[in-house]
Amino acid sequence: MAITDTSSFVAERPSSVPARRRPLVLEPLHAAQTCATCSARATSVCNAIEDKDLDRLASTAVSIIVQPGHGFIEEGDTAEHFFNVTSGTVKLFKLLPDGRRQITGFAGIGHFLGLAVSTSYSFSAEAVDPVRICRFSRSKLRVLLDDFPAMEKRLLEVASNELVAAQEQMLLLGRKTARERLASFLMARAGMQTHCGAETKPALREPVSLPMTRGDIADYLGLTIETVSRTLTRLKAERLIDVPNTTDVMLLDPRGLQSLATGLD
Amino acid sequence: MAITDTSSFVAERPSSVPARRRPLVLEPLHAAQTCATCSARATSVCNAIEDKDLDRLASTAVSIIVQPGHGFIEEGDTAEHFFNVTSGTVKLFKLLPDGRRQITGFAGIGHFLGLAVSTSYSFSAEAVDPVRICRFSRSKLRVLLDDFPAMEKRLLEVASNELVAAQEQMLLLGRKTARERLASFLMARAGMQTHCGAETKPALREPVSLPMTRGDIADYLGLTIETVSRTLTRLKAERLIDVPNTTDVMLLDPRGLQSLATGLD
DNA sequence: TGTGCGCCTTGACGCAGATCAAGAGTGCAT
DNA sequence: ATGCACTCTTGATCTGCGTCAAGGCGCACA
Repeated sequence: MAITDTSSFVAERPSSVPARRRPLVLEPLHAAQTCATCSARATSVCNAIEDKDLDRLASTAVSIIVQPGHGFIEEGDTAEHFFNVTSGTVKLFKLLPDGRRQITGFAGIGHFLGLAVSTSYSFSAEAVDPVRICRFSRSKLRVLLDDFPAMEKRLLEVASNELVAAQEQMLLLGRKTARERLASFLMARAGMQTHCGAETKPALREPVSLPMTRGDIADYLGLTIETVSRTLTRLKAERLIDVPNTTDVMLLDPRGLQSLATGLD
Repeated sequence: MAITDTSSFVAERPSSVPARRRPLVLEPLHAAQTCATCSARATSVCNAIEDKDLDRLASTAVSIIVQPGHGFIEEGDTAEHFFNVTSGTVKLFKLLPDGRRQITGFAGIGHFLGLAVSTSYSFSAEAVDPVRICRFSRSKLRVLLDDFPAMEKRLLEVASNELVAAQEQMLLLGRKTARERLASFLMARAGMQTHCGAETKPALREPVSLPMTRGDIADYLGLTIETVSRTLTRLKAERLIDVPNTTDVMLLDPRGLQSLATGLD
């Protein structure tokens, strides 16, 4: 039940060039915490494990906090752990040698990371805002999976869903215009918030929250910072959205945004 | 052992606008054929099933031939089947309402299709050249999976690998130049041929085979036909490749292509 | 209450790749 | 062998987005 495996951590450098050296180190959490009370359980793969077996799951997990701008998965490193995001937002990305970056996804609460068959990670991961993650050793989880085939099934479901999302993103990156990309992004975020978030209300007068920077959005959508910024101001001028501040966007015309996102117009 | 489930088929229209109405219909194969002799077994998920259990697998499968330009999965249709490519090449794609197309992948021998949790397909599939596929009913396969957890594990492996490939493709679509995209494509094709094909030889004086059209390549790489063509002639002029004919490419300088593909230069 | 540092926005300009247009193979059917 | 249909190549021109540059805003820290 108690958290074990409190092995030491190496501090990761923020990916943004040698800058922003915030609090700096990952902090293993020793506080008493169980999978039973985990805020992410409802939406994560862990919901495949029944209550009575949760102790075994908890005994393989370590809870960790990562500060904004700090990475905890480095592409190419040997993959020794799986991760489960329990709060906050993580950006997943790949880099080219000259620094060009593609963010392949933003992982929020309940997201499972590290699903590679390979022995090394195929992407890097970095906290967007203060993030709490749950870490499993690969070898331990593999044993656990043999005992809980339901969890393996859940993992296949998760992987399949991510594959669908990845294909949608390929369509966006390969064939959509900048406006369509932004509209798609905003609508996807809105959908995510209503489905996974605390909110389950129908009408969303709630703003869409964008914890990541314009640079992150640009690298996710295959654009530049400037184009993201210009496109947002244009969507605002067209009364499709309002941008009260950098991190919030109100969807004034969801219908219009949706048809933009799907390539109509 | 014999093939069952020879239910009737609806002819699919080629996705290229109302043109090219070749032989037209899918042909269920009634010929005696077993999973044991399947040419794709070595590379497909089916290798998770032991010889003694192959009869059960075969009894849920139907072998089908699809002619070039004909589709057998339509995005949005209810997903009743899984497919396994046993020969030929299939293109997987998504469309925008105005006809813009993104090919999300080319599936060759051993590839497994239809891994969606959803009740409907999230992409369309169409034969590039004459294709032989093996069809499973979803419901039957699900039952079978419960009896063969090894196959479920293989599926998770496959899905994970595809996820890695999808992320690599996002990097390509979002951040690489036209030359880098073509170089990446050619190197990936070459690697695929040596790994999955009959060839296992070290040096590849063998040409890279491109069964798909320039239009398909363009829609896969997020470019236009013209840019694909121009870029290939430029790579040829730079002595990186030779293009003896439309469907073959010789890699004259694999090293150079590789560094181009990875963004060096 | 400054002032320094990220981050964001906005403008001017440039370019990679798209679009438009015109042939040049190539293969099949008659 | 002729014509048609299709794909591919090549050239000329256009343009959406990238690049370069300047300035504003908010926030942390002195």
